[in-house]
Order: sequence, then structure tokens, then C-alpha cells
Amino acid sequence: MSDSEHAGGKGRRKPITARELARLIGVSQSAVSRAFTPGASIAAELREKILRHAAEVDYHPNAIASMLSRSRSNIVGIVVSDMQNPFYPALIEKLSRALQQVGLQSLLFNIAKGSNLEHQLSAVRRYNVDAVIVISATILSGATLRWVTEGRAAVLINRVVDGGELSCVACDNIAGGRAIADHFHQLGHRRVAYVAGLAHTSTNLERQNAFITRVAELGMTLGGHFDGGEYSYAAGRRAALEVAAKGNIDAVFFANDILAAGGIDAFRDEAGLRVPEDISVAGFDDIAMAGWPRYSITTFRQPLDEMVQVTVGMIEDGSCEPGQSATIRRLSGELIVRKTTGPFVSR
Amino acid sequence: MSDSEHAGGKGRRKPITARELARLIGVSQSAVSRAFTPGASIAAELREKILRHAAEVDYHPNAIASMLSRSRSNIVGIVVSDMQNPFYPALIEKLSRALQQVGLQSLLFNIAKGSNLEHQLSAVRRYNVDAVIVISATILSGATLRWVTEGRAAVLINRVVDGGELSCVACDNIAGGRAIADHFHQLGHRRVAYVAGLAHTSTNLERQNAFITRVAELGMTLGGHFDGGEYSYAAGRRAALEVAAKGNIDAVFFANDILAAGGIDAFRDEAGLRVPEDISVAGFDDIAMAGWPRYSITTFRQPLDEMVQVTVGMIEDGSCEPGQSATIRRLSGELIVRKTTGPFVSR
DNA sequence: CGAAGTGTTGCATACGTATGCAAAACTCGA
DNA sequence: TCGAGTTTTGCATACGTATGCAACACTTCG
Repeated sequence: MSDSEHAGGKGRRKPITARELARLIGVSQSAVSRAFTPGASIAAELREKILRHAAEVDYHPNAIASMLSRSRSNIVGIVVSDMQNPFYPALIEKLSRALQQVGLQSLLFNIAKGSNLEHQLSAVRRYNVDAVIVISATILSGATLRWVTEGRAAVLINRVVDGGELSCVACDNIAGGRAIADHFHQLGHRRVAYVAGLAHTSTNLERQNAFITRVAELGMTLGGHFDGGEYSYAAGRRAALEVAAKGNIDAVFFANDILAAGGIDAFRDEAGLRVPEDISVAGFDDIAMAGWPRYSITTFRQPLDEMVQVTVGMIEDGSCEPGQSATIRRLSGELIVRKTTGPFVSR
Repeated sequence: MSDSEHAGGKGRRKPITARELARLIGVSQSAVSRAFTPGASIAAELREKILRHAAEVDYHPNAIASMLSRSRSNIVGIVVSDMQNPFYPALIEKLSRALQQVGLQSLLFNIAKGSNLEHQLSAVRRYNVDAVIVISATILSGATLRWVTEGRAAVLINRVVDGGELSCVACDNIAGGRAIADHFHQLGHRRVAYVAGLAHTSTNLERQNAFITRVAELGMTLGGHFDGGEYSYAAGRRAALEVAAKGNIDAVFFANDILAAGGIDAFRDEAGLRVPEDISVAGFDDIAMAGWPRYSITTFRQPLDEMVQVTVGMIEDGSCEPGQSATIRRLSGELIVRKTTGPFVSR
């Protein structure tokens, strides 16, 4: 039973290295490296020869060694904390695809809500990610700032931080809040309510303030302001029950679509209200489900593709590097009127 | 304007290395390494001293260098191709959390449906991931097998491959298909239909065959067998319209909940059928949405937590290494009866 | 007090690729 | 044919940590 190297057994055999391949062909290891480096100084002829032999012996450059040598990982850390809201998976999917498009991989840091962030942050740092994308409303601003102080490229998506040191990409929540208020007003509603997700998050504050301000400007009454405590279906349901219990509300703006979905179900099935005949409901984000007939939620659409494009652009051109002054990109969204809002009917 | 090293500016300053820290304290670089390695041979006293100084100068071990040195990355590649179905984000979230729990990070490989897999597979290989978890029904069996032949630890979730060379973790789809058939039969339905997602996937085949077989055993009639072409809301809707057009069907088993959701909406809103009075509907997976009152789908629940636990276990104990004989773990699910199925009413 | 045993530390090197620099090969015009 | 200019190639080293091995310190027992 010979144990020669071409045994081809099932065990994990050590992959071939650039140096071995080089010796095999009779060139230098540098040549192999250059053959796999686009734009490197190498004759086209030699490159092809090397690539051909590489394919034969199944050589793949070791990305780890490359990272160490170049002090660059080609990996982007994506920090997320809530994958239950379909908006985030949708965003992550588009992001990771766009990043792969430009040769970057996505290392997922799925941070648990309660646990100590410090420990998780240290993981982000040990892996020398080229950039960090934070897609989370729940991370404390202080900790996030510390990363950038640490000197790492970073982009916050769907969240804006005041300090002016972090680059952000977000939808124009102000315009969104106003648009919903205008829409309610146009339909004839006069007593409206707002349901928050997480009260202290920037997205919530922006939508909330814009909505409330516009409501006042238009002479409508803010009949209530509720806080779900989280951006979830269950929270929307709870808030809706409070709204229903309070009574005398024409229209409700939920801080996002998942809340709205929970709210709509609670109104219809638990509070005995018809939507939109008895009460109008609007959400935010325009997740896929919002377009389904069972919900058909009037909402403010976030420009997902554009957000992704801008974010990847910032990472590519280095404009989110710590040296640069932070960019804040506000992308405009779009009011999508569906069937959860309708004209006011006096009762 | 001095340019000294403590300038503390905003630019990305190079992180301190173990060797620098060592010189600073007056110990060897090995000592620093050992201080950060649990179980290494080092005096508790010295370790504490090193860790204290490390915290002061903000030293973090470079994970890249560690990977290269140990030929082990502590990274698990997660291969996904469809994040639209909420089942997958939910699974990924739980997986990444469980992996972090045991010190592993998740590198996300979000493979595009149409594009050439070869290119993406090579990325999986260049990063020396310790293991690969495939959570995708759409990857070709041949390509997947090639990875393992390549000699990498791998686990397939929610998909079983015949060759016996790959470890798999899956729900007992056979029992699920049977349970749905039994449930339909108990309710008095006699003419049933099946709606496939992707026809050639193992999950689909198992659910389908079990269902159809049991339907025959119980003396029911298979009134139709439809193929959505993908596991999506839109596909479910299309299939439901076909079912409705065909007519004379008592109950439909959709291959998963997303299909079922689309189907239910199409029955109710487009075909004018009541669910479950006119037609019963069952799904599979028990995604969060299936429990919402608007849908309240009767479904077969996959034991998500257990699947994650088993998968991480296989990676930890190395039982999915290429040398080992492949394990196939079948986890039992549970029929969840909700409101989309009801007793047969003669028409 | 010396020897054996145990626990701790440092030295030196390996991991696999990238790249500055110099040597070599090639091109082109005089 | 030779030299200047350009492209291509190889050499040598750096990247930062882990670890086998030997040296060292310390404990314990005879």
C-alpha cells in the first residue's frame, strides 16, 4: 500500500504553492505571482503558460498569504444586528453581490443585541478588513466612532451620525416623513399618529420629526405617538392595539413596513377596524412584502440599488477612509401609494 | 508641523505588532503570542502583565498572520444563493451567531444564479476557510462534490446529495410530505395537488415523492402537479392560477411557505376562492410570516435551532472533514396546523 | 548539596505571496 | 554592430504570528 503523493485519497491534501508550481515550470515564484496579478509586468506569453500549468495542477493563490503580504484583505466587514426585518437581508444580498463584483468578499459580523459589543468589535479589528459597513440601527454611536478613530474605512448605511467623522449613506427620511404627512392630509385625514421603532435611532428620529413637523404645518393633530421598542411585526401589533384603544385616529405612520404589517393585522383582526376605510396606514422601506396584495402597504421606498452602489463606490474610491472628511449621502426615495391608505370617511 | 508617531491624527496608523509590544515590555514575541493563546505554556503572572500592556497600547493580534502561520483560518464560508426566501436569512442569522459562539467567523459567498460558478468557487478556495456550509438548493451537485474532492470540510444544509461523500443536515422531508398528505386526508380532501419549487432539488423531490406516495396509499387522487420554477412568491402565485384554472382540487401542498403565500393570495384575490373553505393550502418551513394572522399557514416546521446546532457540531468535531465518512443527519420536524387548511366541504 | 523533574522562556524558523531593485533580454535606430 | 531605451525576469526580503526545540529557572526529594 504505497503512500505516494498521487494517492488521491480523501484526506485533505496540502494545496500546491506558487513556489512549487514555479519550480515545476522552471520559472521564479515571482513570475507566478505576477501571472495572477492583473496589470503586473509580465509577458503575455509567459502569463498564459503559467496559467495553463496552474489550471493543470489545480493551483489557486493563497488569499491569506496575499493579505499578509499586501496588508490588504479585500474583505469588507458587514456589521448587522437584525436579520428579521427583510429589509436587511435584501440589502445584504445586494451589497455582497456588488462587492463581489469588484473583487471584495463579505465577512459577516452578526452582533447579538444584548451581548458585549467590545468583544465583537475586537473581532472586526483582528481581521484586517479593508472597510466596515454598518447596517444596524442598534449599535451605539460611541462604539462605532471608536472604530473609525481606530483608523478604519467605514460606511454607515441607513443611519446618520452627528459627529461628522463617519461617512453615511441614507435615504432622505425627512422627505419621506413629510411625504407621508402630505399624503395623509391630501386624503382628508386630520388626526394622525406615529409609531416609532427604536426611539433613539437616527432613522426613527428623522422620520418622526419630519412627519410631526409637517403634521403641525398642515394643521393636523398628532393624536398619539407610540413606541414599539423594536422594528418588528410584534411591536407593530402592540402599538396598533394601543392606537385602537385610544381611538379617534384617522391615519397612522409606522416607522417601517414590518411594524406596519403587524399594525395592519392587529387593526383588522384584533381591533375590528377596516384598513383603509376606518384607519389609514403607511409604512417605510418598501420591502417585497409591502407589495403583496394581502398587505399592499402604502410606503416610502428606499432606493436600495442606489444605496448599494454609492456605498461600494465610497469604499472603492477611498472616500470613506479615515483621513478624508466624512461624506454624507442622502438619496431620495419615492412615495408608493397602495391600498392601506384611503380617503377619510366621517364616522 | 512635526510628523512624529504620536501625532494621533485621523489617518490610518499602522497597528502595533506583537514584536513591538514585546520589545516594549522586554519579553520575547513568543511570550506575547502565548499570552493570547488559551492553554499555552506561560506563567499566569506574565500573561496578565502582557495583556495589561497590550490593552494600554491597543494591541490586537493580527488574525491574518495567525491564519497563515497556523494554516487555519477560523473562518467558515457560507454559500447562499437565495436570500429572498426568509427561511435563509433566518438560518444564516442563527448560524453566524452559533459560529461566533465557538470563535468562528462567517464569510458570505452569495452566489448569483446565472453567473459562472467556477469563478465563485475559486474564491471559496483561495480563502482558506476551515469549512464550507452550503445553504442552497440551486448549486449543482457536481460542482459541490468537486469542493469536497478538493479536500475541504463541508456541510450541506437542507439538501441531501446521493454520493455519500458529503455531510448533510436536513429536515425529514419524507415525514413532512407524509404528514401533509395525512392531514389533507383527515380533513376529508380527496383531490389534491402538489406545487414544486425547483423540480430537481432534493428537498423538492423528497417532499414531492413522499406526498404523492402517501396520497396514493390513502386512495386520494393527485389532481395536478405544478412547477413554479423557483421558490418564490411570484412562482406560487403563478402555480395557484394554474391550479384554479384546472379546477376541482380540494387541497394544495406547496413545497415551501413562500410559494404557499403567493398561492394563497392568488386564490383569494385573483381566483376568487376562499381559503380554506374552497381550497386548503399547506406549506413547508414555518417561516415567521406563516404564523402571521393574515396568512396563518398550515405548514411543516423545520427545526432551525437543532439544524444549526448539529451543523456547528459537525464542524467543531471534524466529522465533516473529507477523510471521514459522510454523516447525514435527518432531523424531525413538526406539523403546525393553522388556518389555511380546513375540512372538506362538498361543492 | 546535587539530581531529577516540572514549568517557563527565548531563539529561530516556517507559513505563501508581493514587490523593490538589479540583472537580463529584447527592440530599435544610428 | 553597438548603445540607449524598454520590457521582462529573478533575487531577496518583508508581512506578523505560531511553535519545535533547547536553555533556563525553580521545586522537590534523596
